Amino acid sequence: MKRVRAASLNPRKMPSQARSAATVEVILEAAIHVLLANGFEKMSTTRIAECAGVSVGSLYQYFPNKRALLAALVRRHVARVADRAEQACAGAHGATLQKMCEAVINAFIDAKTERVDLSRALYLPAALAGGPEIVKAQSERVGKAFKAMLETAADISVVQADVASAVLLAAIVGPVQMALESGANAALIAKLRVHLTGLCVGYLREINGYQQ
Amino acid sequence: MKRVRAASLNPRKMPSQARSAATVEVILEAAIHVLLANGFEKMSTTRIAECAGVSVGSLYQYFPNKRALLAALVRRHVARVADRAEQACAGAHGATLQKMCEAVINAFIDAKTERVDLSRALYLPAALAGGPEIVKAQSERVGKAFKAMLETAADISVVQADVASAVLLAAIVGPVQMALESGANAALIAKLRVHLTGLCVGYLREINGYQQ
DNA sequence: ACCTGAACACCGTTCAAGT
DNA sequence: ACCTGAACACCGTTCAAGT
Repeated sequence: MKRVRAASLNPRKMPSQARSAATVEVILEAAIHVLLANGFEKMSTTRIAECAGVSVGSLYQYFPNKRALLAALVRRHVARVADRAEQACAGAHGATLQKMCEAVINAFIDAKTERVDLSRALYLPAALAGGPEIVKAQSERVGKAFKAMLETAADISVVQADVASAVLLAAIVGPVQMALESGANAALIAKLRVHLTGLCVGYLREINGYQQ
Repeated sequence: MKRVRAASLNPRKMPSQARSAATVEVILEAAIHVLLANGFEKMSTTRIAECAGVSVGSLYQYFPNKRALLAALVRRHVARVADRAEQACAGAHGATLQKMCEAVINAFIDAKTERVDLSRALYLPAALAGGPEIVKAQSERVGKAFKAMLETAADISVVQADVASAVLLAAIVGPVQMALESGANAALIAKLRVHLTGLCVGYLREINGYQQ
């Protein structure tokens, strides 16, 4: 069970803040390891601490409770996905609506499928650790980037861009999660890219009265 | 904590199957009561049994484990919502695409908002008790009804109706859940109805190349 | 000053003992 | 035949005792 980092190579002394950050990192990695290896039911704080090579007491020095630990795990993952989506938005300024939607959808699906096992395994931790709030926080960030992108669209001027991006982001998560749960094979993912792009494009055109 | 049914009015004798069904019902109602009153964290099997007026041992005669109990709770709720959506599909045969989407979206939102507190409270139990599978099972049922409805549309002939309905159903859940979490005030719900209808109509037109 | 891990309260589940 | 609830293993969390 132990999966302690080789300690001998670490600097003998370290600023305590950096040491803390390193320990937090070790604990989070251990948590992921336990989650993937033993499943959520067996993911106890004791086991995580053991796997990280620290005592339970120490673990509770870095995280006030288990929920906080799970939340940190989920936040990291969601933030990574949100980063990619944000970059995609930034990169598609000035493009057509179709290209914009393709870019964002593809970035999102790519980020999610890059670590399918983790994306799937984090489903329960996310639910337990207030996932909706975490997702909401990151969604707002992506929502802004999405809105800013839409406003530069070459072939459409989107009204209600903020509501629209919030609805779209919430709508996209479900189908992607569904695909991940049911195996995430290449054919399914390819079809999903097309359909979710269609969902975005169609919706945005619809609420704008389909201006040419 | 006890919330035992008044037993004196019940028939002295009852066919054992019916008695079982009644006990299951009492336990499920108790579970809902505990969930709403004490929250998910405090929703222990002991407390549920106590509230239902049976022993823990008895509870485990009716449900093999806690997950199964939660699953039964979630299944009942999801089935109720699915019923409404199915009826809406049946009632909108032959209508325009716009009317169809309106009918289904409204039925879904109505069913969910009718018991906002329960819909919100069941979020965690659903996650823990294999919600995705339960939802998937019911979605397939609604998906068929949705597909059958679409094929009678007056103003469009939808291609890939089965994929489309699966994507749409998965897409709708997210935004609705989001609205429920953030208070579900009337103005927000009204806006949601319009936008989700737009999402359905726009998507279905888009993947059909917007045939007039 | 910081870490440790036995101890505590409580959980899900079982099963010997009752009726 | 069926119900009961003490007992068991394990969980999240704490804090007196160590270094």
